[in-house]
Amino acid sequence: MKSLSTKQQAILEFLRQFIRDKDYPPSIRDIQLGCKISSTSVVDYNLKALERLGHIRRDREVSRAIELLDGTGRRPSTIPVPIIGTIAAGEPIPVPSADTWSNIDYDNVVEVTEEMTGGKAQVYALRVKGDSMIDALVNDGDIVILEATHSAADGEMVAAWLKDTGEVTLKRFYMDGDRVRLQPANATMKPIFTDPENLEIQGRVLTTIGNRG
Amino acid sequence: MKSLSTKQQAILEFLRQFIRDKDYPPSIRDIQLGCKISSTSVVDYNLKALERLGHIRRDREVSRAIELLDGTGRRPSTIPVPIIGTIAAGEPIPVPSADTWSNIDYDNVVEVTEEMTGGKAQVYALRVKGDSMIDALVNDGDIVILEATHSAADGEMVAAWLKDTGEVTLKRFYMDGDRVRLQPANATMKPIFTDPENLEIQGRVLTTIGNRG
DNA sequence: TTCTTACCAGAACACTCGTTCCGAATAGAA
DNA sequence: TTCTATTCGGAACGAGTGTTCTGGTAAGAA
Repeated sequence: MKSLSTKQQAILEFLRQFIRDKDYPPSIRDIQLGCKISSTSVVDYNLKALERLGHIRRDREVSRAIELLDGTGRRPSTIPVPIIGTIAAGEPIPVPSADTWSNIDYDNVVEVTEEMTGGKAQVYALRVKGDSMIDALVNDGDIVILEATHSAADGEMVAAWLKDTGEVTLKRFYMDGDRVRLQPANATMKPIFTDPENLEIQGRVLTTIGNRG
Repeated sequence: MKSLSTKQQAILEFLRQFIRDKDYPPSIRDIQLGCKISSTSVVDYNLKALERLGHIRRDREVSRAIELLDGTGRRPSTIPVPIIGTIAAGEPIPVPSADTWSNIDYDNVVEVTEEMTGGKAQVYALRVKGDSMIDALVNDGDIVILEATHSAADGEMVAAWLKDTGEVTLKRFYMDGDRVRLQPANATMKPIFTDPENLEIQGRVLTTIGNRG
C-alpha cells in the first residue's frame, strides 16, 4: 500500500482534530486554512487520493460530507454515571431507583466512555469508603461502576451482601456445587464460601477507577 | 422548563438519526425534507428554539454546524491516551517520545475524560501485565494512566525504577530525611526505603482503570 | 531531448446553504 | 372584538462550498 505524503497525513490529522473539536467535519476551505494549503484544488486532489486509499469517504456535492473511516472520527460519547452513594464493608449499598437515571444529579456523576460500561443500561457508581475493599483492589476514594442486577454468571465480579455477617463485599462469583465461592481479585487472598441463601447480589462490577493524583 | 413541540422533537430525532447514519450533520434543507417541513425558515425558527432551550449548539453562518448537546451529547471532551506498552515488575516501562503524541496509533488508545488526566499534557497509558502490581491495587490487564515526568512531590504515586533490584514499581513517594520511602497503596503492606540515587522516577500515576467485566 | 506521471496554483463556475424579509394563519388574553 | 405572541409559508439574497478548467513545476523513464 502506498504511503501517505506529509500533506495527506496533515489533512488526516486536521480532520481528526476538527471533528473531535467541533463535532462536524470541516469544509474544503477549512482544511485549506488549517493545513496551510495554497489552493482548494490541492485539497480536493489530496482528498480524492485519501478516498482512493480508503481513509475517508466523501459524499459528492455535499458540503462537509467527509467521513473518517478509521474509527477515530466519532468522538466517543461519554455517559454520565450517577454516583448514588458510598460503598463500605459494614453498610448496605444504596439501591438505584428508576428515578436514578431519569433525573440525574449532574453534580454527582462520573463521566465514562461507553467502553467502560460495556453499553449496559442501568449503570451507577459508588464511591469506596475506607480500606475494607482492598482485597478487591480498590482503595478509599476510588469509584466502582456497577450494573444494577440481582444475578451473576460464573466469574463475574459482583457487589454482594452477606446476610449473616451484615457486610457488603466485592468479589468474583463462582458456583461451587451447591455453595457459592466468592473469590477476591487479589489472588493471594482467600475466597469465602457461603450458602446461596446467605447471598444477595446487588450489582455487577463493570469497572473500577482509582484516582491516584 | 418549556416542553418541545412535536415538530421540535421530530427535528431532534432526525438529527440523531442523520448523524448516526452519515457521521455529519444535516443541512437545513436536509431537515426540511426529512421532517416534511414546508419551509427552511420554519426549520431555522425551530432550530433557534432548540438552541435557546439548550438542546443543540450551532455555529452561525457555517453549513451543517449543528451539534447535539443532549442524549448522546452534553459530553465533556475525551482525550485519546496512547497505550504505549505494558508494565510489569521485572522490566523497564516504555518511555514515551515526542512522537508518541504527535503520531497517535488509534488502534491502541484508551479514551478518558479530562477529569481523569487532570488536564495534564504528556499523558500516556500502560497495560498492567501480571499480578506483581497488586500492592498498588492494580491487577493483570488493568490500565495505568501516567504523566511523563522525572520528579515527584511528597505523596504522589509514581512509577519508579529501582536500579539495585532492576524492578519497576508503583508506589507513593515520600522523602524521609535523606532517604526515600515508597509506600504501597495497600496500607497493610510494608513500605520500601531506598536511596534517592537508586531511584529513577519514570512517571506520575494519575488514574488507574480496572476492567472487571 | 520528449513523454509521462504526480502534484500544485489560481481562478472561475454553479450549486448549496444559512439567513432574512414579508406576510399570514392561529391561539390566547384583555 | 382587538392586541399580542407564536408558528408557519414562500421567496429571495449573498456568502459558503464543491468542483472543474487551465496552466505550471518537478521528477523520472524512454
